[in-house]
Amino acid sequence: MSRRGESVLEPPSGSANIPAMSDTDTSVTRSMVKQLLAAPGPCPEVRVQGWVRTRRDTGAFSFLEINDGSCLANLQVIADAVLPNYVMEVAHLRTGASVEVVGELVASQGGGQAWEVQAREVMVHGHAEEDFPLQKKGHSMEFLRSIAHLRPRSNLFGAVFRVRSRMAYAIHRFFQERGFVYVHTPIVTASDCEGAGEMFRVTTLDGESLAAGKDAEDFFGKPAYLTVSGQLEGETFACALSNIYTFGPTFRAENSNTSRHAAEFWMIEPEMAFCDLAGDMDLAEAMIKALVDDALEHCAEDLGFFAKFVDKGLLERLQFVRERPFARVSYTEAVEILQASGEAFEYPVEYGHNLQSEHERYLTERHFQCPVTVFNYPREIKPFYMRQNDDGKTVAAMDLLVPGIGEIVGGSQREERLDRLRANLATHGLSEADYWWYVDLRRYGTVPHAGFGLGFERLLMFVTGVGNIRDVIPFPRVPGWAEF
RNA sequence: UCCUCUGUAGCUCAGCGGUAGAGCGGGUGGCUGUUAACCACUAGGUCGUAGGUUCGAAUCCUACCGGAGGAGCCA
Repeated sequence: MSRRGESVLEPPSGSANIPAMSDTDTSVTRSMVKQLLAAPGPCPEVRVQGWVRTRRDTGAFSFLEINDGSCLANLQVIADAVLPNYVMEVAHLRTGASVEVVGELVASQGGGQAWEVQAREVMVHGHAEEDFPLQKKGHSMEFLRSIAHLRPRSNLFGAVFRVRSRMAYAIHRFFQERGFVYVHTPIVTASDCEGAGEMFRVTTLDGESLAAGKDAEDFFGKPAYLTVSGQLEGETFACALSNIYTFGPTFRAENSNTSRHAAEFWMIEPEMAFCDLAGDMDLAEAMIKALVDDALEHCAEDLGFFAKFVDKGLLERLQFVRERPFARVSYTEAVEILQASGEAFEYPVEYGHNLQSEHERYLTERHFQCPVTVFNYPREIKPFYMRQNDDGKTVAAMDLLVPGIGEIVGGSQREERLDRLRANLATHGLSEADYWWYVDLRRYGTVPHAGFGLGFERLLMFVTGVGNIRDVIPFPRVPGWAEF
């Protein structure tokens, strides 16, 4: 009989302090399903805690499939009819119930799984009422969205959110290993003209005072908003710590109703001092490759599930991205390629206009058939902070396009020359007084610097093949929907 | 915000002018090892809402509400 800490199974770090919850048997610590399924050999006593995915009865006993979120696969438990609570409890377990099982880990007699647990005790923590909405099959993504509090218990969403967690970790690892400093830029900002989109106002004023424009009486003494980008604040830290990155929530009040937009999303924004556009593009491409590589290595089971049920070509595409070089073309070249393509685009391709979704997709999916970085855009279609090139026509901007998603990274070298920045502010109709601290960076030891923004959810869509941003964020916020 | 499609049982959908259907899920019973188990029986719906056309509307028309896809904007 094994005792606490003597299991042949290595307990997960930290689990030794989790108290056993059984009334009658406290001699063995909890194992996660993932550990048990990878067990090197049988084990006389294990403890599992999780949720019932399905129950099948065969006369003398029941099969219970238990999932605890540690991995995609379930653990099969054999619950014999001689168990004291079999008739009253075990035989009535439905999908969704929470249980704790103590028993013996043995080689499975059936096919389909290497190991199973012969239960000595099945403790029911909570039955699932008979209207538990998750079934063993056949749910639409739309329905699952309406039960966002339960959907993490489905195979697909368990996999999505394990990958989300891993990718967040991989992003921090990527930057930390390269000496980047993680900066927490503010979520509430008083600069009302960051220029990246419509903003949510944050206020303590009542409706009347708000309508009367009594901004001076507001909490911050002037209008405040939720951030649409940490870039400007990020630049101040890059101009001190050299290489920094942010990773936090971002808010846009745009009335966007698409599968690629959310009102609240997470963004990663690195910023590098003493760096030009080429270095910026190098970093963006290295990051995408590193993240894809990490997912392939550490999320293989979950990616396999996506490849089977969500996106048949997923693994092929990810391996391609990991192994092949990315294409890189100037905006001018991209326009020429599109004009020479002979494609009948809905919107005409014309120098000086933004590339439309259909143009971006043609470049990455048809022409190059790999991720493409497009750089040096006409200055007229880009924001004030981007650095003007010597040709007088373009700015040092870049967009990284990937198949299936389109733009996943947008970045630029920043205008570090004081006179040019002032001129840009004027051209864009922005007041220098509102950006006094941003302009100051150019007065006190200015340096060439560059950075980009990566939409975390768009990265997840790319890595998982999931087609809607609402399905890669735990509780999506979109126009008209803030449930949960 | 615009365009298109869509809203029938808990879920996925069929029915498209003549008294509401299936599969799954739920309940009951059966089955010595199942794998979205299987077999039998059974409960369950004022057909998104409000008007209109008609002898008669889930079905046709209008408006509104919800959902999806595409576009714009972007990450």
